[in-house]
Amino acid sequence: MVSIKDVAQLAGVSVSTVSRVISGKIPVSDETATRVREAIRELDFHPNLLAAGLRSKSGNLIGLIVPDILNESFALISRFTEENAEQKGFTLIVGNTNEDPTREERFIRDLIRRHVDGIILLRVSHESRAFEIIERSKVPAVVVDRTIESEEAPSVVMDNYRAGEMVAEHLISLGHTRFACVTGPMNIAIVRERYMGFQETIEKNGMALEQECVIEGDFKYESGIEAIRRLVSHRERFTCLWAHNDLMAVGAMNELRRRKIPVPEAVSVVGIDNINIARMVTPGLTTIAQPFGEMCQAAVELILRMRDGEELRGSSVSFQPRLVVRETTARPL
Amino acid sequence: MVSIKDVAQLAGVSVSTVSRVISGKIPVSDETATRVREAIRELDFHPNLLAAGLRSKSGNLIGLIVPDILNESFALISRFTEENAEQKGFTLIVGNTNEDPTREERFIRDLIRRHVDGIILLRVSHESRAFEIIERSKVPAVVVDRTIESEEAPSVVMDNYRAGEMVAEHLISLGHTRFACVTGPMNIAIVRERYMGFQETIEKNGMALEQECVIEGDFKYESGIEAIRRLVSHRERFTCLWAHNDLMAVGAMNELRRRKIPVPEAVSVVGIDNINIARMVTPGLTTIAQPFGEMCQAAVELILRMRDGEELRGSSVSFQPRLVVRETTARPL
DNA sequence: ATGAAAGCGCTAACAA
DNA sequence: TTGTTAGCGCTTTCAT
Repeated sequence: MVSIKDVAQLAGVSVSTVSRVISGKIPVSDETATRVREAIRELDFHPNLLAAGLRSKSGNLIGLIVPDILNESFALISRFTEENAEQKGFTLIVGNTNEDPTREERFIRDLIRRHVDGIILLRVSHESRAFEIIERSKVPAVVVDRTIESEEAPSVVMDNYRAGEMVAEHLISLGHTRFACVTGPMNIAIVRERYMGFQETIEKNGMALEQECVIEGDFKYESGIEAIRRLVSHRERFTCLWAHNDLMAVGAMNELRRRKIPVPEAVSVVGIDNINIARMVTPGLTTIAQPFGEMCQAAVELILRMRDGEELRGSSVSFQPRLVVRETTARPL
Repeated sequence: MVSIKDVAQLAGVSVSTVSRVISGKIPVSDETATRVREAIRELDFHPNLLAAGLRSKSGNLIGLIVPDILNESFALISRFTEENAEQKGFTLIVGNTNEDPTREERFIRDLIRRHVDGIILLRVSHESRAFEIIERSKVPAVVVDRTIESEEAPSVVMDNYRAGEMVAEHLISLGHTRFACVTGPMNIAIVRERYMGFQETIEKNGMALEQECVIEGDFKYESGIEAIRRLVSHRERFTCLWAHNDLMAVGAMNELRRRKIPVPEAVSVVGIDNINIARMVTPGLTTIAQPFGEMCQAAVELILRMRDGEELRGSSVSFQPRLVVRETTARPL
């Protein structure tokens, strides 16, 4: 392995000069800089990141903790985050916890042991011990897709209340009067916000979201199926349904079809996420798209600002949802 | 940050003794070992991985290079690989290239600069410069999901010829005689093998796979749609179709439905991959499942064996496909 | 079985 | 602007 010493020797300078040329932050005469760069090129030198990180206390690393990489939304977020991190010169390590707190802790500890420059946490639960560990290490942390309810870290979210509003407005504008909803787990703040936006908009328009028509799901495909089973077997009357993600929406659609209840003729269905499946099912699913690209960019920028000493805890960046109308929503019969 | 020095001091031993206790590979008296472990626990000490890696030349790291993390199969592979790596005490870094050779090179280089212990490459193209770089660095490398055609690295694959055979056998056993196929890009070896297994089995049974009924796709959803458009507009006659992945199979199903051609009554459809969408579409997609869990385990084990000095280039580990019968295959009318 | 000491490859403080 | 030097926190000889 060629080291900075070899470069210094070939260029006829000291190792610190080479280091200065590489970092670009300390003035070096044009002439020597050129000679050094020449030597770097010639030897195909790439600085050892372990040595650099050990000394500078920066691993050139950003960590992303996700609950489930098989979830397409999280895969998308990890892709966007990586692209933003790389653009700023950082490598991204993605830790897939599978919702296991032990794994979560292990990942965070591993990152700290590699001198990570910042950690982005995706939708961590409020029971998570993550912040205790992070706090002690003084590593900057940002939470994405979880509404801030504490002073632990700055957060980046979509305006989930507004998403609920938009769905309700869309359905109301089509003439619907009987609403149903499959929510995510109600102990998650963003779920409650989605629900509130939906419900309050319906009420603001002089109608009601009947409690019997609200089913708590778990974001999984099967829970969309189960929701329809319960709604239908209880003979609830509804002409439209909002599921708190696309997976449950597709589950609901399939169960409706199985029961010969046509979508959207008898029941309109709306999801949220705009994953690929949404355009692959027939009819195409009307849904809410989250601006993940901007959210990930914001998250990386927050990390970097914190690293530079800014105190950002308690702050929160919010982005607007976007309604994607496809074929599962129509006027009620 | 607490360091090995603090532990040594508290336990009343030298740093080398602490290091020995941690590694567990060098004999230490039970008594001192206990004292050291006590101190480690008390101080909540976690060794700095940059320092350890710099000295020992092992970053405790395995790298995985994937073409597209949004592809559910690759997300699954990254999850399995991570689980196997962690079980062996390694952290996994996933590099998502988006099929961009520049990004691929950047990731590999970054891994090497972190003293990576091995690199697993997923379905790299034969034009890739990856191996040149890896070769020079002497880092163990394994290729997954690409048939070996060179002596660059050992490979782990599913038996793709057998997959083609299994699909053909299934369709033939149902009584089909007119076959169609949407392949992946023919410059990929595994695609040609799938095709050969399919075609030769059909011929072995006294029938033919007409060239007009074979469409080259690109593994994307849209290319399944396009394949049906071409087959139907050319008035090809076929009662069943095999797509070289589930995404194209679903695209084909949707286009068939749009044209009022019932699946499986008029046309049976088979995919390959067994991604989640396969069970979410209606009717459920019959497909081939790849044993990703075992494949990832094999890949990690190969990496570790190479690291321990075994020469494995040219070798190849192969796994058997599994047919998952759902509702898109039936007897022809 | 244990300790002392060198050194992995870099950065940063200090000197010139 | 440049060079010299210390040292980041570990592992690994080499002694004992």
